[in-house]
Amino acid sequence: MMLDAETKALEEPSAHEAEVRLWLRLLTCANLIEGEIRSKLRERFDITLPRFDLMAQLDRAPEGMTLSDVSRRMMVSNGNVTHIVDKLLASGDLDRRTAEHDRRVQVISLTSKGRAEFRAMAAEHADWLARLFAGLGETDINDLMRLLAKAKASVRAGLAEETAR
Amino acid sequence: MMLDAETKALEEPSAHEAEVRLWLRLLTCANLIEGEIRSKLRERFDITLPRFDLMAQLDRAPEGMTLSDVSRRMMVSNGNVTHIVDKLLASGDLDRRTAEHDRRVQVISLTSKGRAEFRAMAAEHADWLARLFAGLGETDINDLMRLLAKAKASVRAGLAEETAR
DNA sequence: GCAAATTATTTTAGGGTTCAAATATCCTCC
DNA sequence: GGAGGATATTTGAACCCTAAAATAATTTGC
Repeated sequence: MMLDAETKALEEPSAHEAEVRLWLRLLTCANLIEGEIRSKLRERFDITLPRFDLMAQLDRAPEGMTLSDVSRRMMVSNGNVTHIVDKLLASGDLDRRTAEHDRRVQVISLTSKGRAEFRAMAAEHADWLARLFAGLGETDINDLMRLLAKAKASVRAGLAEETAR
Repeated sequence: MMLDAETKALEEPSAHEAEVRLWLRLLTCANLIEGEIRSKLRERFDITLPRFDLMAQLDRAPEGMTLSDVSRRMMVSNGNVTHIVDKLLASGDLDRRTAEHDRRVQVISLTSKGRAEFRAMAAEHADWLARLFAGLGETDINDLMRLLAKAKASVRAGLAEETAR
Protein backbone atom coordinates (compact mmCIF):
# COMPACT_ATOMS: atom_id res chain seq x y z
CA MET A 1 0.00 0.00 0.00
CA MET A 2 1.33 3.42 -0.96
CA LEU A 3 0.62 6.43 1.20
CA ASP A 4 1.39 10.05 0.49
CA ALA A 5 3.60 11.90 2.95
CA GLU A 6 0.79 13.55 4.84
CA THR A 7 -1.23 10.41 5.40
CA LYS A 8 1.87 8.55 6.44
CA ALA A 9 2.72 11.21 9.00
CA LEU A 10 -0.74 10.96 10.48
CA GLU A 11 -0.61 7.19 10.66
CA GLU A 12 2.94 7.03 12.02
CA PRO A 13 3.17 9.84 14.50
CA SER A 14 6.16 8.22 16.21
CA ALA A 15 8.45 8.07 13.18
CA HIS A 16 12.01 9.05 14.13
CA GLU A 17 10.89 9.41 17.70
CA ALA A 18 14.26 8.33 19.07
CA GLU A 19 16.08 11.09 17.20
CA VAL A 20 13.63 13.74 18.33
CA ARG A 21 13.94 12.67 21.94
CA LEU A 22 17.72 12.66 21.70
CA TRP A 23 17.64 16.20 20.36
CA LEU A 24 15.33 17.40 23.12
CA ARG A 25 17.51 15.85 25.80
CA LEU A 26 20.66 17.33 24.33
CA LEU A 27 19.00 20.73 24.17
CA THR A 28 17.74 20.53 27.74
CA CYS A 29 21.21 19.70 29.05
CA ALA A 30 22.82 22.51 27.09
CA ASN A 31 20.18 25.03 28.17
CA LEU A 32 20.45 24.11 31.84
CA ILE A 33 24.20 24.57 31.84
CA GLU A 34 24.15 27.65 29.67
CA GLY A 35 21.60 29.34 31.92
CA GLU A 36 23.72 28.68 34.98
CA ILE A 37 26.91 29.92 33.36
CA ARG A 38 25.16 33.06 32.13
CA SER A 39 23.74 33.89 35.52
CA LYS A 40 27.04 33.21 37.31
CA LEU A 41 28.95 35.38 34.85
CA ARG A 42 26.51 38.19 35.37
CA GLU A 43 26.41 37.86 39.12
CA ARG A 44 30.15 37.47 39.71
CA PHE A 45 31.65 39.57 36.91
CA ASP A 46 28.78 41.51 35.36
CA ILE A 47 29.61 40.19 31.90
CA THR A 48 27.56 38.37 29.30
CA LEU A 49 28.33 34.91 27.93
CA PRO A 50 29.02 36.07 24.35
CA ARG A 51 31.56 38.61 25.63
CA PHE A 52 33.22 35.94 27.76
CA ASP A 53 33.33 33.59 24.77
CA LEU A 54 34.91 36.25 22.60
CA MET A 55 37.56 36.92 25.22
CA ALA A 56 38.21 33.17 25.42
CA GLN A 57 38.89 33.04 21.68
CA LEU A 58 41.29 35.96 21.93
CA ASP A 59 43.08 34.53 24.94
CA ARG A 60 44.24 31.68 22.74
CA ALA A 61 45.39 34.01 19.97
CA PRO A 62 48.04 36.33 21.38
CA GLU A 63 48.62 37.88 17.95
CA GLY A 64 44.94 38.77 17.70
CA MET A 65 42.25 37.61 15.28
CA THR A 66 40.32 39.18 12.44
CA LEU A 67 36.60 39.68 12.87
CA SER A 68 35.89 37.02 10.26
CA ASP A 69 38.04 34.51 12.13
CA VAL A 70 36.10 35.25 15.29
CA SER A 71 32.80 34.93 13.47
CA ARG A 72 33.76 31.50 12.09
CA ARG A 73 35.22 30.21 15.34
CA MET A 74 32.28 31.35 17.44
CA MET A 75 29.74 30.28 14.81
CA VAL A 76 27.89 33.59 15.00
CA SER A 77 27.13 36.13 12.30
CA ASN A 78 29.52 38.88 11.30
CA GLY A 79 27.12 41.60 12.38
CA ASN A 80 26.87 40.08 15.79
CA VAL A 81 30.65 40.06 16.23
CA THR A 82 30.81 43.76 15.37
CA HIS A 83 28.31 44.47 18.10
CA ILE A 84 30.02 42.41 20.81
CA VAL A 85 33.42 43.86 19.90
CA ASP A 86 32.03 47.40 20.23
CA LYS A 87 31.02 46.67 23.81
CA LEU A 88 34.36 45.15 24.79
CA LEU A 89 36.23 48.04 23.19
CA ALA A 90 34.18 50.46 25.26
CA SER A 91 35.04 48.62 28.48
CA GLY A 92 38.76 48.65 27.61
CA ASP A 93 39.17 44.88 27.35
CA LEU A 94 40.03 44.85 23.64
CA ASP A 95 42.31 46.62 21.21
CA ARG A 96 41.46 46.98 17.57
CA ARG A 97 43.69 47.93 14.67
CA THR A 98 43.40 47.88 10.91
CA ALA A 99 45.67 45.33 9.27
CA GLU A 100 48.47 47.05 7.37
CA HIS A 101 48.38 44.62 4.45
CA ASP A 102 44.62 44.85 3.90
CA ARG A 103 42.70 47.84 5.11
CA ARG A 104 39.40 45.97 5.08
CA VAL A 105 40.61 43.74 7.87
CA GLN A 106 40.21 44.64 11.53
CA VAL A 107 42.46 42.76 13.96
CA ILE A 108 41.35 42.61 17.58
CA SER A 109 43.24 41.39 20.62
CA LEU A 110 42.95 41.47 24.40
CA THR A 111 44.43 44.39 26.29
CA SER A 112 46.48 43.40 29.33
CA LYS A 113 43.50 44.47 31.46
CA GLY A 114 41.23 42.24 29.39
CA ARG A 115 43.62 39.32 29.60
CA ALA A 116 43.94 39.56 33.37
CA GLU A 117 40.18 39.78 33.78
CA PHE A 118 39.63 36.84 31.49
CA ARG A 119 42.09 34.58 33.31
CA ALA A 120 40.36 35.24 36.61
CA MET A 121 36.93 34.54 35.11
CA ALA A 122 38.11 31.42 33.30
CA ALA A 123 39.35 29.83 36.50
CA GLU A 124 35.97 30.25 38.17
CA HIS A 125 34.18 29.20 35.03
CA ALA A 126 36.02 25.89 35.10
CA ASP A 127 35.07 25.42 38.75
CA TRP A 128 31.38 25.95 37.99
CA LEU A 129 31.49 23.32 35.27
CA ALA A 130 33.32 20.88 37.51
CA ARG A 131 30.57 21.32 40.11
CA LEU A 132 27.80 20.82 37.53
CA PHE A 133 29.45 17.67 36.16
CA ALA A 134 30.43 16.34 39.59
CA GLY A 135 27.94 13.49 39.22
CA LEU A 136 29.79 12.09 36.20
CA GLY A 137 32.75 9.74 36.52
CA GLU A 138 35.84 9.87 34.36
CA THR A 139 34.45 7.07 32.21
CA ASP A 140 31.16 8.90 31.71
CA ILE A 141 33.00 12.00 30.56
CA ASN A 142 35.16 10.04 28.15
CA ASP A 143 32.16 8.20 26.74
CA LEU A 144 30.25 11.43 26.32
CA MET A 145 33.19 13.10 24.59
CA ARG A 146 33.44 10.22 22.15
CA LEU A 147 29.71 9.98 21.43
CA LEU A 148 29.30 13.73 21.06
CA ALA A 149 32.21 13.80 18.64
CA LYS A 150 30.44 11.12 16.64
CA ALA A 151 27.18 13.06 16.81
CA LYS A 152 28.92 16.23 15.68
CA ALA A 153 30.45 14.42 12.73
CA SER A 154 27.05 12.99 11.83
CA VAL A 155 25.42 16.41 11.97
CA ARG A 156 28.13 18.00 9.84
CA ALA A 157 27.78 15.22 7.30
CA GLY A 158 24.03 15.78 7.20
CA LEU A 159 24.54 19.49 6.64
CA ALA A 160 27.11 18.91 3.91
CA GLU A 161 24.84 16.47 2.12
CA GLU A 162 22.18 19.14 1.99
CA THR A 163 24.32 21.96 0.61
CA ALA A 164 25.75 19.54 -1.96
CA ARG A 165 22.31 18.60 -3.20
CA MET B 1 52.54 24.67 50.57
CA MET B 2 49.34 26.72 50.65
CA LEU B 3 48.35 28.81 47.68
CA ASP B 4 45.56 31.31 47.43
CA ALA B 5 42.98 30.77 44.72
CA GLU B 6 44.50 33.19 42.27
CA THR B 7 48.01 31.83 42.48
CA LYS B 8 46.70 28.33 42.19
CA ALA B 9 44.70 29.19 39.08
CA LEU B 10 47.80 30.63 37.46
CA GLU B 11 49.89 27.62 38.29
CA GLU B 12 47.29 25.05 37.27
CA PRO B 13 45.71 26.47 34.15
CA SER B 14 44.40 23.06 33.14
CA ALA B 15 42.34 22.36 36.25
CA HIS B 16 38.98 20.82 35.34
CA GLU B 17 39.99 20.85 31.72
CA ALA B 18 37.99 17.72 30.94
CA GLU B 19 34.76 19.28 32.18
CA VAL B 20 35.32 22.47 30.21
CA ARG B 21 36.00 20.54 27.04
CA LEU B 22 32.90 18.41 27.56
CA TRP B 23 30.81 21.55 27.92
CA LEU B 24 32.25 23.11 24.78
CA ARG B 25 31.60 19.96 22.78
CA LEU B 26 28.05 19.68 24.07
CA LEU B 27 27.42 23.31 23.21
CA THR B 28 28.87 22.96 19.72
CA CYS B 29 26.62 19.99 18.97
CA ALA B 30 23.55 21.75 20.26
CA ASN B 31 24.32 24.95 18.35
CA LEU B 32 24.94 23.14 15.09
CA ILE B 33 21.61 21.34 15.29
CA GLU B 34 19.69 24.31 16.58
CA GLY B 35 21.00 26.51 13.77
CA GLU B 36 19.91 24.00 11.16
CA ILE B 37 16.45 23.55 12.69
CA ARG B 38 15.97 27.32 12.91
CA SER B 39 16.94 27.90 9.32
CA LYS B 40 14.79 25.01 8.04
CA LEU B 41 11.78 26.23 10.01
CA ARG B 42 12.21 29.70 8.58
CA GLU B 43 12.80 28.52 5.04
CA ARG B 44 10.04 25.90 4.89
CA PHE B 45 7.36 27.40 7.15
CA ASP B 46 8.44 30.98 7.90
CA ILE B 47 8.20 30.36 11.62
CA THR B 48 10.72 30.82 14.43
CA LEU B 49 11.95 28.04 16.72
CA PRO B 50 10.41 29.49 19.90
CA ARG B 51 6.99 29.65 18.23
CA PHE B 52 7.36 26.08 17.02
CA ASP B 53 8.35 24.98 20.53
CA LEU B 54 5.35 26.70 22.05
CA MET B 55 3.04 25.01 19.58
CA ALA B 56 4.68 21.68 20.43
CA GLN B 57 3.87 22.17 24.10
CA LEU B 58 0.28 23.00 23.30
CA ASP B 59 -0.12 20.08 20.92
CA ARG B 60 0.39 17.78 23.91
CA ALA B 61 -2.14 19.66 26.05
CA PRO B 62 -5.50 19.56 24.26
CA GLU B 63 -7.17 21.32 27.21
CA GLY B 64 -4.69 24.19 26.94
CA MET B 65 -2.08 25.46 29.36
CA THR B 66 -1.64 28.54 31.48
CA LEU B 67 1.13 30.96 30.63
CA SER B 68 3.01 29.98 33.78
CA ASP B 69 2.86 26.32 32.80
CA VAL B 70 4.29 27.16 29.43
CA SER B 71 7.01 29.28 30.99
CA ARG B 72 8.07 26.43 33.29
CA ARG B 73 7.92 23.73 30.65
CA MET B 74 9.83 25.73 28.09
CA MET B 75 12.29 27.06 30.67
CA VAL B 76 11.92 30.63 29.42
CA SER B 77 10.89 33.75 31.28
CA ASN B 78 7.27 34.80 31.73
CA GLY B 79 7.74 37.99 29.80
CA ASN B 80 9.08 36.07 26.87
CA VAL B 81 6.06 33.76 26.79
CA THR B 82 3.75 36.78 26.68
CA HIS B 83 5.60 38.03 23.63
CA ILE B 84 5.61 34.75 21.72
CA VAL B 85 1.94 34.15 22.51
CA ASP B 86 1.07 37.60 21.14
CA LYS B 87 2.61 36.71 17.82
CA LEU B 88 0.87 33.34 17.55
CA LEU B 89 -2.46 34.91 18.49
CA ALA B 90 -2.00 37.43 15.70
CA SER B 91 -1.37 34.67 13.16
CA GLY B 92 -4.47 32.79 14.29
CA ASP B 93 -2.67 29.70 15.57
CA LEU B 94 -3.66 30.16 19.20
CA ASP B 95 -6.75 30.85 21.28
CA ARG B 96 -6.59 32.60 24.60
CA ARG B 97 -9.21 32.80 27.33
CA THR B 98 -9.29 33.93 30.93
CA ALA B 99 -9.82 31.07 33.41
CA GLU B 100 -13.25 31.28 35.05
CA HIS B 101 -12.01 30.21 38.49
CA ASP B 102 -9.14 32.74 38.64
CA ARG B 103 -9.22 35.81 36.51
CA ARG B 104 -5.47 36.30 36.74
CA VAL B 105 -4.93 33.12 34.75
CA GLN B 106 -4.78 33.08 30.95
CA VAL B 107 -5.32 29.69 29.28
CA ILE B 108 -3.99 29.27 25.75
CA SER B 109 -4.57 26.44 23.31
CA LEU B 110 -4.03 25.67 19.62
CA THR B 111 -6.75 26.56 17.16
CA SER B 112 -7.58 23.81 14.67
CA LYS B 113 -5.60 25.80 12.10
CA GLY B 114 -2.65 25.93 14.49
CA ARG B 115 -2.89 22.24 15.24
CA ALA B 116 -2.96 21.24 11.58
CA GLU B 117 0.00 23.47 10.82
CA PHE B 118 1.95 22.12 13.74
CA ARG B 119 1.39 18.48 12.80
CA ALA B 120 2.72 19.13 9.30
CA MET B 121 5.75 20.95 10.65
CA ALA B 122 6.45 18.31 13.30
CA ALA B 123 6.62 15.54 10.72
CA GLU B 124 9.27 17.36 8.73
CA HIS B 125 11.08 18.41 11.87
CA ALA B 126 11.49 14.75 12.80
CA ASP B 127 12.84 13.99 9.33
CA TRP B 128 15.47 16.72 9.61
CA LEU B 129 16.67 15.31 12.92
CA ALA B 130 16.78 11.80 11.54
CA ARG B 131 18.96 13.03 8.70
CA LEU B 132 21.30 14.90 11.07
CA PHE B 133 21.66 11.85 13.32
CA ALA B 134 21.90 9.37 10.45
CA GLY B 135 25.53 8.68 11.33
CA LEU B 136 24.60 7.31 14.77
CA GLY B 137 23.57 3.70 15.30
CA GLU B 138 20.80 2.58 17.60
CA THR B 139 23.37 1.76 20.27
CA ASP B 140 24.95 5.19 20.02
CA ILE B 141 21.57 6.84 20.47
CA ASN B 142 20.74 4.69 23.48
CA ASP B 143 24.12 5.36 25.07
CA LEU B 144 23.79 9.07 24.48
CA MET B 145 20.29 9.12 25.95
CA ARG B 146 21.54 7.37 29.07
CA LEU B 147 24.65 9.51 29.51
CA LEU B 148 22.80 12.76 28.85
CA ALA B 149 20.19 11.75 31.43
CA LYS B 150 23.01 11.21 33.90
CA ALA B 151 24.56 14.55 32.97
CA LYS B 152 21.22 16.29 33.37
CA ALA B 153 20.76 14.77 36.81
CA SER B 154 24.27 15.84 37.77
CA VAL B 155 23.66 19.40 36.62
CA ARG B 156 20.36 19.63 38.47
CA ALA B 157 22.03 18.33 41.61
CA GLY B 158 24.75 20.94 41.25
CA LEU B 159 22.15 23.67 40.87
CA ALA B 160 20.17 22.45 43.87
CA GLU B 161 23.29 22.32 46.02
CA GLU B 162 23.92 25.95 45.26
CA THR B 163 20.45 27.27 46.05
CA ALA B 164 20.49 25.23 49.27
CA ARG B 165 23.75 26.80 50.39
C1' DG C 1 -14.31 41.77 56.31
C1' DC C 2 -10.01 43.58 55.19
C1' DA C 3 -4.87 44.42 55.10
C1' DA C 4 -0.88 41.90 53.80
C1' DA C 5 1.34 38.46 51.34
C1' DT C 6 1.23 35.68 47.31
C1' DT C 7 0.54 34.57 42.53
C1' DA C 8 -0.14 35.38 37.33
C1' DT C 9 0.81 38.24 33.89
C1' DT C 10 2.51 42.35 31.43
C1' DT C 11 5.73 45.97 30.70
C1' DT C 12 10.29 47.99 30.37
C1' DA C 13 15.16 48.33 29.63
C1' DG C 14 19.16 46.24 27.92
C1' DG C 15 21.32 42.74 25.49
C1' DG C 16 22.01 39.16 21.81
C1' DT C 17 20.86 37.06 17.30
C1' DT C 18 20.14 36.58 12.32
C1' DC C 19 19.71 37.94 7.52
C1' DA C 20 20.10 41.07 4.00
C1' DA C 21 21.62 45.33 2.18
C1' DA C 22 25.20 48.78 2.03
C1' DT C 23 30.30 50.22 2.19
C1' DA C 24 34.90 49.89 1.56
C1' DT C 25 38.79 47.65 -0.07
C1' DC C 26 41.26 44.33 -2.61
C1' DC C 27 42.29 41.28 -6.54
C1' DT C 28 42.15 39.58 -11.34
C1' DC C 29 42.45 39.81 -15.88
C1' DC C 30 42.43 41.92 -19.87
C1' DG D 1 45.58 50.64 -15.22
C1' DG D 2 40.77 50.24 -14.87
C1' DA D 3 36.27 47.49 -14.67
C1' DG D 4 34.06 43.70 -12.50
C1' DG D 5 33.94 40.38 -9.06
C1' DA D 6 35.27 38.90 -4.48
C1' DT D 7 36.02 39.73 0.44
C1' DA D 8 35.70 42.17 5.23
C1' DT D 9 32.97 44.72 7.87
C1' DT D 10 29.06 47.64 9.30
C1' DT D 11 24.24 48.90 9.45
C1' DG D 12 19.23 48.16 9.85
C1' DA D 13 15.06 45.63 10.72
C1' DA D 14 12.89 42.14 13.13
C1' DC D 15 13.14 38.80 16.57
C1' DC D 16 14.28 36.46 20.99
C1' DC D 17 15.65 36.65 25.80
C1' DT D 18 16.13 37.95 30.72
C1' DA D 19 15.60 40.37 35.02
C1' DA D 20 13.17 43.54 37.51
C1' DA D 21 9.36 46.58 38.25
C1' DA D 22 4.49 47.27 37.77
C1' DT D 23 -0.32 45.67 37.61
C1' DA D 24 -4.14 42.85 38.70
C1' DA D 25 -6.39 39.28 41.19
C1' DT D 26 -6.55 35.88 44.78
C1' DT D 27 -5.73 33.94 49.33
C1' DT D 28 -4.54 34.15 54.20
C1' DG D 29 -4.51 35.60 58.91
C1' DC D 30 -6.47 38.00 62.06
